[in-house]
Amino acid sequence: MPDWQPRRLPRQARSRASVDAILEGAARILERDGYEALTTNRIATEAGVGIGTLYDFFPNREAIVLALAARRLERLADEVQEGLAEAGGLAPAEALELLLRRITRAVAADRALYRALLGEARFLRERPETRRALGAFFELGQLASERAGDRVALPDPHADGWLIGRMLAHVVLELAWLEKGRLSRERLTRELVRLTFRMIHGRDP
Amino acid sequence: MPDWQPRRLPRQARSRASVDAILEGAARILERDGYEALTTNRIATEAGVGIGTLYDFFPNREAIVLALAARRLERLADEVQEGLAEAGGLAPAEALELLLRRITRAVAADRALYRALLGEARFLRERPETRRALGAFFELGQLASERAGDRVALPDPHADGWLIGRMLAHVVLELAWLEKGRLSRERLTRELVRLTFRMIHGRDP
Amino acid sequence: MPDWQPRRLPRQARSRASVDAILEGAARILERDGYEALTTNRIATEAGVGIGTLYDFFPNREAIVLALAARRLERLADEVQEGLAEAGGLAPAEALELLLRRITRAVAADRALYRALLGEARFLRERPETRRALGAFFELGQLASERAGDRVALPDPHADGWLIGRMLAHVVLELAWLEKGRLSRERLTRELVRLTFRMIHGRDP
Amino acid sequence: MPDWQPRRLPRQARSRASVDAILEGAARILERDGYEALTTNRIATEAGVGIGTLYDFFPNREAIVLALAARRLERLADEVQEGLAEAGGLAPAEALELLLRRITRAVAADRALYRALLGEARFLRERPETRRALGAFFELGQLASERAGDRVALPDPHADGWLIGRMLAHVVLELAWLEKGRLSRERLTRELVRLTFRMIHGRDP
DNA sequence: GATGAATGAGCATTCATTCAT
DNA sequence: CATGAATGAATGCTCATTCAT
Repeated sequence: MPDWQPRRLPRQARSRASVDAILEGAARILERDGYEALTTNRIATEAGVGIGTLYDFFPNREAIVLALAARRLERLADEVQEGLAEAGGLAPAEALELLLRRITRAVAADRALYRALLGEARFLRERPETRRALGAFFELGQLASERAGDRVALPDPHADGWLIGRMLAHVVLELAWLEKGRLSRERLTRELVRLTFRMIHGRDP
Repeated sequence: MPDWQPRRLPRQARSRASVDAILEGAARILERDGYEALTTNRIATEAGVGIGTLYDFFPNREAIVLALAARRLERLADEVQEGLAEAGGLAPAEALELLLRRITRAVAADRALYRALLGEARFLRERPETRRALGAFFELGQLASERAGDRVALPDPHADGWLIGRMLAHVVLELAWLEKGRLSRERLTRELVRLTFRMIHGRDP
Repeated sequence: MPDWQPRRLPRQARSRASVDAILEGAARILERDGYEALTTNRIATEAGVGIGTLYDFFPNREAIVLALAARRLERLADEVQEGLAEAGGLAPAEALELLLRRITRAVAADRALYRALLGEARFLRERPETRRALGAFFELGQLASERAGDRVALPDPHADGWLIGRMLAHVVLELAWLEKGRLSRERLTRELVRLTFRMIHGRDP
Repeated sequence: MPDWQPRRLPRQARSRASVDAILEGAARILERDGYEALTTNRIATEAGVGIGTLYDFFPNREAIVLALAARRLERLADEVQEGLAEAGGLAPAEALELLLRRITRAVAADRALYRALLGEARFLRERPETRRALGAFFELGQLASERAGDRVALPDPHADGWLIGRMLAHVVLELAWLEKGRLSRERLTRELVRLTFRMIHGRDP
């Protein structure tokens, strides 16, 4: 199994700066030109470090993508956590709306990056870290359902949770990717909340 | 902008055979070894034609992938059409189930291909042809909704149709990709029908 | 196990010319600058072919060295064969001298090449083809011994044959490598014959 | 011409310890993984010193190999010296056997090292130090010959000494490298003594 | 219509060496 | 005296594409 761990842990300030420069350089390339353009030499140039330095910290190209994805997904997870805390006392529908809005906004801020990262780097989608991060959506569905304390329980919570989670994950990414068009993100998010509520409760809020 | 149109229209039987061989060879490679393995030389070898012949019909590698995707998506569209005809007299829920089953089955038959095609070939997802084909799901949602002749109309049919379509498209692909696991395709499809019905009608069937 | 077989067999005249150019280019570099300088790109340049062409015929750098060595060792083996035939009716000492002279001359003609090939390309020495070719010297010793039809048989023919073969192989390479100096190749070859005869027969010719 | 002298003479105890660590680290790597694995960074790591320290004492990689070889060959020379002293009163054949055994044993103790050092580091074989050390074998032959005080003098002592020395040097290395096989080192050494005696005296002991 | 030998820009990666600390 | 982060020239190799036959 190839080694995808970072090679050297950046302890000193100088090192941390290099790692940062590399990851942010990679992010810029992904955002600007997509996954195909992400070559190691270009990352080094963009980051303003020598190609050797890059290999001091990462054992191969994949490791860089992985580390970048980890960073961004962590940021996303934080956003969700904050949202959950904030949604504490709200009614189900409002809580759901709050969360979806937060997530959509967070993804939209890095839209080009997510598109490249999740849309093209196939190996990423197969890494446990990524699956876990996307799995947050799954729990999201379940959580909302539980919170609801609803009579009309979902008949098959496991299967339904999986389906709702997957659908939300994908559609939120699509929402974030959406170019400005006839359908405003605003409007779609509002309707998505309604549809999700319908899936969970079998009725309108 | 690069030329992505087929180069020469295959009029004669011999030509058509070559084009066929190329596309089906490409499909076999995708299914067996994924998008990364799809090199032009390998396609030519697999198809049993010279690499030069390949470039007689297609201006570049992308054009081949595009043509293959078009073929398969067309086949999928046919499946949907047939399904719609067949679903003519059925009750809304049953009609929906019939359609989703048909589509899932069709995608599953070519799962490795769809995975490679839609999961990895970025440029494909941005081609109008592909978007249109995936848009079928959008119409699917709308259609079902209209057919239902339901009182509880969707409040924002355009936005709701878009959302439902996207969610169905993605989740059906995921369903088709699903390895055998705890959640059977059977069970998930059943629940997906319920969730979709809930989204459209705001109630259980 | 890596593939060290030629990739494509050169059938057409053009191909054969390319393979020839590559091998002779590699030989020139080895002779001029040694094994370290033998990079794939330099071989291609020296041979006047594109780097891609080189990889059309050989799967990797080692395969080129191997093929070159095979060519040269084959030539050497031919020389030995001819020598053996020619030595048919001669007395043992004269036969031995004839052979050693032939071999020394043949190796000397490609001295720089042999030096690089056998002295530096470690993996070569471990290939069965090479071991077999060098083993010719082993048989040479044994053969001479048998031909002698001598009373004073070697007490441990197997061990003695091995030792004599190894010693001859190495010292003939050294002879061929020898710069012009106080000890002429002529004179050393003459004495080598005497020493070898002594080893085999325990007496002077 | 590049500088192959040590950079700084280690005068203080601390320095000497570093130089020692570097050379013995290099030896361990050669024994364990061969010449290709001997990179400067690995040597530093294995020696437990910083890469900078390594370059404080040696101007380049070659210098390290050279210094290591010098150390080991010196050790070998000592072994020969001791042997010569010890062989003082013995009969020629026994003296020769004693020496060859000593040398073979000494080389065998560091076989992996000698294999890497002499078999792969081309530049080493061209250094005067190395040639001189290997030349010991040359003197060995001459010495034995002189000691023998034999009637049947070698007709061309200079040439014969050179040849015998070269042959012994190479075959002893081969003997030391020999994997356990059908031909035991024991047996081969015994026969080598006989063959050498034959070369020198033209008769069996 | 068809072929396949040939091309070379470009890729991921290594490693001897320097130099600011 | 010692360090190790940083460097970048150089390597082996791939693959989309061309063009003479």
